[in-house]
Amino acid sequence: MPAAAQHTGHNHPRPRSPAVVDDIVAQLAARGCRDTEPRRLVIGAAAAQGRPFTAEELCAALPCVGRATVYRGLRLLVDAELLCRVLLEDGEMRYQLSHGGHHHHLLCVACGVSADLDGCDVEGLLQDAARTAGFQMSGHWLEIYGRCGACVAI
Amino acid sequence: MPAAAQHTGHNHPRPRSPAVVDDIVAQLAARGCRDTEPRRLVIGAAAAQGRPFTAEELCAALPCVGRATVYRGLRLLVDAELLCRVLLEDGEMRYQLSHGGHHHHLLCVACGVSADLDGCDVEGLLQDAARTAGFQMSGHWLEIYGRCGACVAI
DNA sequence: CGCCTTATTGATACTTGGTATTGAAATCCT
DNA sequence: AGGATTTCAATACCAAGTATCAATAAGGCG
Repeated sequence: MPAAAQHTGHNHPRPRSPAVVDDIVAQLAARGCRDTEPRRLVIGAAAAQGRPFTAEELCAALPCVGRATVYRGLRLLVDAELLCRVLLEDGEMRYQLSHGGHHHHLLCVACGVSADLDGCDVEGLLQDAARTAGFQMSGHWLEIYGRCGACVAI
Repeated sequence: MPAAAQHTGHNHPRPRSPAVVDDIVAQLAARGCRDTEPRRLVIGAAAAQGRPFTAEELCAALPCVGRATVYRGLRLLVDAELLCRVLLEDGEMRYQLSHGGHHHHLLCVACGVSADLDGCDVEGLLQDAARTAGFQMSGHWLEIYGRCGACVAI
């Protein structure tokens, strides 16, 4: 069986990739983007990453897809807010599939995994602090670094 | 009067650049770094920027200093924690001279100026939110975007 | 004060990450 | 099925940053 056997039919065997890919392809279609094989491969590979990844990593994981196609696919996903950028502590920028909506990342410095943090009202606090400084806040960027539960246990 | 008249004597005329440069050079000297003319030029140019800048902008502002020297100088300052990285909303990374110590930036999306925000206890809030998610926080990165007082007034 | 060790410089070549171009192929609509 | 249009892939290209290395300059020490 070839490595990239992405059967599009039933969704029994693997609840992961295929369903997610179909979903994202559908959302892109709603934006007028076509459903193509290379694009599905890019999305599938992005979904298969267990942690934030770089564009080059995806290129390496998809030797059968052109570099430019990978980059275009990622940009498309970022524009559609289905892929979010993740800033590592050393300034490196990576990507991570997202369910959309504003949220922050809990980035494990040990294993590299990213978890989403929602239900945190930093907004309000920052809003107040900024206003006190005579600043009208319109947005922010926040990443949190540390050790995830699994890595703390070790 | 030539543009780069950096008299090192009295500190009456311009309280800005020269004193700052001397101070930084002294701090670098404490780390075993030599006091050289190109390095002073890099520091002076960095201090003269009114807003976060890129390495290339400094290179352009210092045609008499080699590219590599500018990059080396910036890295030195970052290592000494005298220069901090500033992340713009679109993901671009810039630099900004810093007084050291942990702080966050209020970045004006209109004029590009950066102000420091201190006296804000996001730390505690984030610490709690992270702990609730079973995460042991060790650090964070936060940038705040909006309009500075001057730009709001306009 | 001048020599000697060593850090530093700058020109250039190189690496890396990402974008523009362009002919060819695939997709969707009817 | 036909045909306009998107999308693809290969390549060339560009920008940002780093490595190399001979020449130079700082600063310590006799």
